[in-house]
Amino acid sequence: MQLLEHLPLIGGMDDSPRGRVLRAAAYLFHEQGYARTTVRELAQIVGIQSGSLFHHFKTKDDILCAVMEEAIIYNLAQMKLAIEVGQTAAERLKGLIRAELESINGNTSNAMAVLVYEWNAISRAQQEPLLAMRQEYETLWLNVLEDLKQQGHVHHDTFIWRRLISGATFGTALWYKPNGRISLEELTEITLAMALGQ
Amino acid sequence: MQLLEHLPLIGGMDDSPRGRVLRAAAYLFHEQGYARTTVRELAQIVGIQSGSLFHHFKTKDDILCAVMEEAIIYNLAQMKLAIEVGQTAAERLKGLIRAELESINGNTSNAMAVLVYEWNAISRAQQEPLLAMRQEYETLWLNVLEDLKQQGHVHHDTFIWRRLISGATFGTALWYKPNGRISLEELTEITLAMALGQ
Amino acid sequence: MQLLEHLPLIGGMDDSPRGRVLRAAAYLFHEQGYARTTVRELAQIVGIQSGSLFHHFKTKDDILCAVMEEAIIYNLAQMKLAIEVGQTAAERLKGLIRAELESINGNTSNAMAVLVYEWNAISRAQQEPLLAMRQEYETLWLNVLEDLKQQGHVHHDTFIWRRLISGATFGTALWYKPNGRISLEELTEITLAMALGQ
Amino acid sequence: MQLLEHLPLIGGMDDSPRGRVLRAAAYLFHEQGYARTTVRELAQIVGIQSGSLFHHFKTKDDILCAVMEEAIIYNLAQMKLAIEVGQTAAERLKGLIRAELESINGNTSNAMAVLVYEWNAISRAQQEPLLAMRQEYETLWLNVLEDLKQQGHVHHDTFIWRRLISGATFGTALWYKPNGRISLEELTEITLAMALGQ
DNA sequence: CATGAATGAGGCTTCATTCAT
DNA sequence: AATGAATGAAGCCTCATTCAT
Repeated sequence: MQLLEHLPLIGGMDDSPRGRVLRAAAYLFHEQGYARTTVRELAQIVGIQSGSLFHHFKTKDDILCAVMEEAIIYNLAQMKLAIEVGQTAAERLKGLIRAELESINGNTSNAMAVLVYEWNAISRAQQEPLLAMRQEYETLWLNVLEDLKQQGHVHHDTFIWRRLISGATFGTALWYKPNGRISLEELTEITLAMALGQ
Repeated sequence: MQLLEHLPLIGGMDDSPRGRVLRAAAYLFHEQGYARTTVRELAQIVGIQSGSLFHHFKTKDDILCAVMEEAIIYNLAQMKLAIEVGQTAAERLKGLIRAELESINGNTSNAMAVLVYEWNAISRAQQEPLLAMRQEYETLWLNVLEDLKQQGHVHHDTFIWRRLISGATFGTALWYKPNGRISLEELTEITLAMALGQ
Repeated sequence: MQLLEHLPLIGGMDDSPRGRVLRAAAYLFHEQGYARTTVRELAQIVGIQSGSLFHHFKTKDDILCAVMEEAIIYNLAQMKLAIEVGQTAAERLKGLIRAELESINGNTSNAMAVLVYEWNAISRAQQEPLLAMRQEYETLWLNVLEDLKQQGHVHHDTFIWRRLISGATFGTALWYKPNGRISLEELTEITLAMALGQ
Repeated sequence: MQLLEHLPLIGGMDDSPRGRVLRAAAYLFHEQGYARTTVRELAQIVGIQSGSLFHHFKTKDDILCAVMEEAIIYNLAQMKLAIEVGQTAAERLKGLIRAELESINGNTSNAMAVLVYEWNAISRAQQEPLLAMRQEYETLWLNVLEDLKQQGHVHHDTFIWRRLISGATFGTALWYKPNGRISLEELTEITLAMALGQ
């Protein structure tokens, strides 16, 4: 199956057997849902036998967790980078929006969608380490929004405001087409306008 | 199981056997996911045997579709009501936002979440009639946003703008607590501010 | 498969579906070992589909436990009966030996063999209730042997003596043929002689 | 894993790779059962990779057979030694009992238990050579018992009598603790008393 | 309409064995 | 000899659906 070749290489998902499994898993879990994807399908796309999957991961569940972990680790790194680069608070906000939109619609789109849609498929214990990273991730946003609020560019509760922006950006997964009518840069601009009340 | 008593009665989900199944299904499909919910669990909450479910619905799939249909029919009606009541475009927008937030966080919250999260679990053929209703639903929004754009209150592509607002409102399902720190009215106000660029 | 018809009906293993499963399980688990017996084989002998087994027992393990439980419950009852009937200590000893030999070589032979051979296949928690019954069972023996010791017919530590007798009787499972050269009555006599040092 | 160091070196099981595998196998097959022991576990205790086991033995089955063979060869030798040393029939009987108890509870205990418990796990063809040795082994016993019968110390069918004694000695595997309340010498005395009807 | 035992396809996982390195 | 990734058959178990009562 050559489909695997077209699946994006992201973050920690290199071309090792493990990485190939994760790429395929992100794709299938997003496309069909975790529960509706069989380990045999997954193995077939990777080009191995289903039993071989279990040399790399102990259970199907572990594969799901690994996908989510890769997604969040990679994107947290992107978020930090955006913060470092921006000179002003507004620039940093734009950087965060841009990075988040890219996470959601770029190479990590499958993994990010899995992270959101299949969140309830993993146990509380498995959620915990991911929640810790998410906490860090969200703190970056809140800090920037607080700065902007003090500068008079944001007028509402920053937690609520962030959640609304977050909904707007994550929602793009449901409709935005990377090669469609509007570029990711334009989408970033519009979202930034909404976030800054323009 | 007395849990069923606490599940909200909405729209077409009356206290008939069929309505009771749909209420329980909306709850379970949201809480656990469609695939992870067994018909036995569902039957148990309804208080019947699993075999009896199939006197009311031909397949488990049909139950899912019915839940989605109830959700969308009811909410389309709410949306139309909001439009009729509003005197100005801004009022109509607020009405739509308020109605959408209520759909997502009120009595129909389970069914709405199922509609979003389990969309891919139903076949293309089953999606079609729901898509038609959604089309109508979205047209209401676009008309209002077009009016606001002509009045100079919206400055961007209305389709994109609506999708961002939609993300923001639907995203509330993931964090908003009906009896929490902020009321639905306040949430409506803040969302409206974001939609109008304030 | 008509084999099932030839398997003995014992104690609680009536002709209900559950009883039929237990009879077949005792037979197969003894003949082939628990681990080497598949649920499909078992189902085939019972005359049902493998999935149907799990309406009667939650796991394959539970079937094993149930077989063991039936064996021990039934045989404890037999042992008590033997005690009640015997007038003298020597008669009671003979009754116990006879009952034990019948347990091991009669209708419950499969279940008894499973109890001994597959003991380690069940968890500590599953062993516990069975151990309690075994305790009661062994106390019956020790009481009789103590009586005999006081009467001067047994000259050694009764616990050790019982264990040696137990080995001798349980060991018959490996060689005694119910319809062979020597009857169960004769075997009882010889074993009694050994137990009384004659 | 240093556990291997504590496992007894017996008969042909020297410290060669082959011997190390057999020692570990006897231990694990006894402790967990043959079917429940994986080659991976076995390899881990030996300190090699599972694939490497198959340089020493063609199949897992072969390992089981080799364990059994070592046990029976070694113990046959012990039995012969006991016969040679004993001056009278009673002394020879005591020697046999002592040797058998040592086989069952001493260094070869694991292998002996495997021989008994896993007998049905090997094929008829694999049993055959072992049965021949067992035949020889049992003949030693029967000869001694015949002598004792002619001397008036045994009053029953010697085959049956031997089987009962065999049950008593092999049964010790289930309860006797080498460092417990009673020594192997004392156990030998009591068993001899039972065998001689005292 | 309701029941609930039975179905049987299909899911995840295990594991002895192989083989290129 | 040793490795360890890969195999693939086979195992246990689940569950939507059916149907005789």
